[in-house]
Amino acid sequence: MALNRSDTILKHIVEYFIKHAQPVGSQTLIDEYHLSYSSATIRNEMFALEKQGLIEKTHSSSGRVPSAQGYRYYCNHLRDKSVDDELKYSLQSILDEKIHSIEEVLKSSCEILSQMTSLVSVVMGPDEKEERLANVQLVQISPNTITAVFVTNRGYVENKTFIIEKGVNPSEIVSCVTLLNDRLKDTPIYQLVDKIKALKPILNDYIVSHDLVYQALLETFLRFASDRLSLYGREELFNNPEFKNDTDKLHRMFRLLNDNSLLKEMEEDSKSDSEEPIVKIGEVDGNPDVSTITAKVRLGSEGETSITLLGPTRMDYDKALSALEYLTEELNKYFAKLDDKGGKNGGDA
Amino acid sequence: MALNRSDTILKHIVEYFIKHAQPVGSQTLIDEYHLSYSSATIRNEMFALEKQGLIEKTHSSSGRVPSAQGYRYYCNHLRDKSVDDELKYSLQSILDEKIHSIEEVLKSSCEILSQMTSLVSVVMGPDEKEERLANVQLVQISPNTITAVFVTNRGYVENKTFIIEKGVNPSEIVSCVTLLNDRLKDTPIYQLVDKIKALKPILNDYIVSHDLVYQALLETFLRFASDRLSLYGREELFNNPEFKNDTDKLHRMFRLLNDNSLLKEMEEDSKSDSEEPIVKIGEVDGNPDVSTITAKVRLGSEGETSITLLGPTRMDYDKALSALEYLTEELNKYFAKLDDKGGKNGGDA
DNA sequence: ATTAGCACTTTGAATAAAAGAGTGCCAAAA
DNA sequence: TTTTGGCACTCTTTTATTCAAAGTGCTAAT
Repeated sequence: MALNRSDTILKHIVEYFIKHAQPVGSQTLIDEYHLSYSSATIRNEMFALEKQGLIEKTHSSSGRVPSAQGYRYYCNHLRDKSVDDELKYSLQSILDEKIHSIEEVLKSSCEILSQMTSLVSVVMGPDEKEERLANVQLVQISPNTITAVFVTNRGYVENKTFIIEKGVNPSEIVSCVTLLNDRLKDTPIYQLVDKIKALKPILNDYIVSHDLVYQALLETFLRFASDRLSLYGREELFNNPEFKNDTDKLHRMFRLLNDNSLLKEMEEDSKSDSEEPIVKIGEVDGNPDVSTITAKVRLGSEGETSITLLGPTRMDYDKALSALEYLTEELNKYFAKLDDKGGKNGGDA
Repeated sequence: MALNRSDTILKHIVEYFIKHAQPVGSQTLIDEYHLSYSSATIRNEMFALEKQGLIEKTHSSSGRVPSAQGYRYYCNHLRDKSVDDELKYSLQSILDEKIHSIEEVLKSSCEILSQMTSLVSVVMGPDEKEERLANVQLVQISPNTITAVFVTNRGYVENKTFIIEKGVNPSEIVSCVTLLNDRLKDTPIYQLVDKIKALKPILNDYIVSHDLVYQALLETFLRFASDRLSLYGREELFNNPEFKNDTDKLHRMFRLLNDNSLLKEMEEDSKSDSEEPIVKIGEVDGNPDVSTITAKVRLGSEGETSITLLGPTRMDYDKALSALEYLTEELNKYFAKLDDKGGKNGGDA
């Protein structure tokens, strides 16, 4: 796809800035990319690009910097879509290992992704409607301590250890486990809180410390429903040049990652039904310094989730987008194939 | 305890530097602490302190900075041992909640500790000899997926999801779980790898996908034995002034936290039988910029573990030491009391 | 034993000057 | 009409220089 001159120049500006985090001037562009136009011509084009709002100056005689709009145009029309071979190999070596759970595959994938892009990877917790409780266990680990273990149909394990005042009869525990599995198995996690509340009065027929058990279960189920996203590669952010002499900026970025409003926004994106990745540039939670790329992953019969790459506005969109597209596509294939192998008797969910 | 003049001055130097991260001169000392000696007197004392190796100059006419040795002297003889009330309240409110596991109590404690000191908290994984497997479960979460869940006597839960090629008969799983619990229950975690290896030939009498099950168990047990320390409050490091204009330094610090040789060294400390905290100043893994304070915590009948505070050499040793001492003492009492309540039939471990 | 006083050192902040990198515009060349 | 060389202008960055602060160590007086 041969680009016209204007697009070529814009592409170079964006790529130079992404690489060096430094405003770009006409002469630099020629030197760096061996362009055959004169610097005056480039300046004229730049002038036009600025009029279109695609690039900006940092001061009256500075070089140009891509605007948010410029980045968007770059992502949609100019980027190379080149997938790094390293990613292919790394990912393949994960997927070849057959014994990993969904969680583990996603985790390893994100670690690669982060390492390659110097961005943070975020995996959304699965949609509450898709995930169900598969099993409850109560394990007595000492005379007065019980650990409750909850496994979902997706292999996610949550646990809660609690202390009971009196010694407990092992048979009580067994019958209590039976009760809980009977009543709670296959319950979508968002309904768990209500179900356990309803179960409260019955519980005391089964176990002496019913109140403590109830409280522990309730607390865990509350935690279940929130709190379900995982961040990987936080420290990769250190490798981005905008933070080299600005620890405060980096600190703000780290704090953002603990910030709920940001995460809520990402959750929105993850629920979109777009097949393409959703790219948000300088508009994440009203923060002009942050961009995100969110893509869906289909987990075969286990519903779907999403992976988000998050980093400074000056991120390598081509690399990040290409990597994420490639990765999600491969994961989609992988999980679909798993299902086929699994047996045709269909999921229990 | 009335200090002599020399000690008073040293104390002020250390405290000033800890607070401002700035070399201290004789006049500053007078201004800041309203000392009644003349600046010349202080200079003479400083000269002596420098001869003793307790303080240093950064250049020929600069103020003084504590040396590693100076910090050590400060910790041993000069610090106030003042415990912040806030810590007392925060800790109490955690310990009043009765339904927390050991892991959770340690976690919350460390979060407070880190927040108060701007240091990273590290909880050592429990001594391998003390921790035993309490229960194994295999939960079939889909026709071709099984999640194995392992609970230790300390309430630590490890899990592993793996994919089996063929549909599995539920009764196979049940008998397999029985086998595993029979053979592995109460096994110290460091012996698990050997035990499962020994079990390998028997396994195939119990379950069709014996090879996959074996591999999943083996992998998990290997992970069990390493990997058992938890870091809290990493991001508190941002609040230390030495990193304000030096992102690289901070990055190095973060990298250190992922570094095995450092962690090995901390593990050494955690195994010391000193009742006092172990303070390492500018000698952690050969790094002059890092200090650690390690203290033991007795977990009642569950053996013991240790908490380490880690941060820049210029840390607030008084605050950190006092907080850690107070905290470990309270935790010791708390866990001892738990045991008493627990029932006198003794632990199963 | 202390301290006032002083000469000396080093850093850091402020200022000024020079160098660089860049722009926009105009008139000439293609 | 499009492209380009040339040039005046702008703003930032670098370098140099100066100057004030903060500090020390030493000596002589208290």
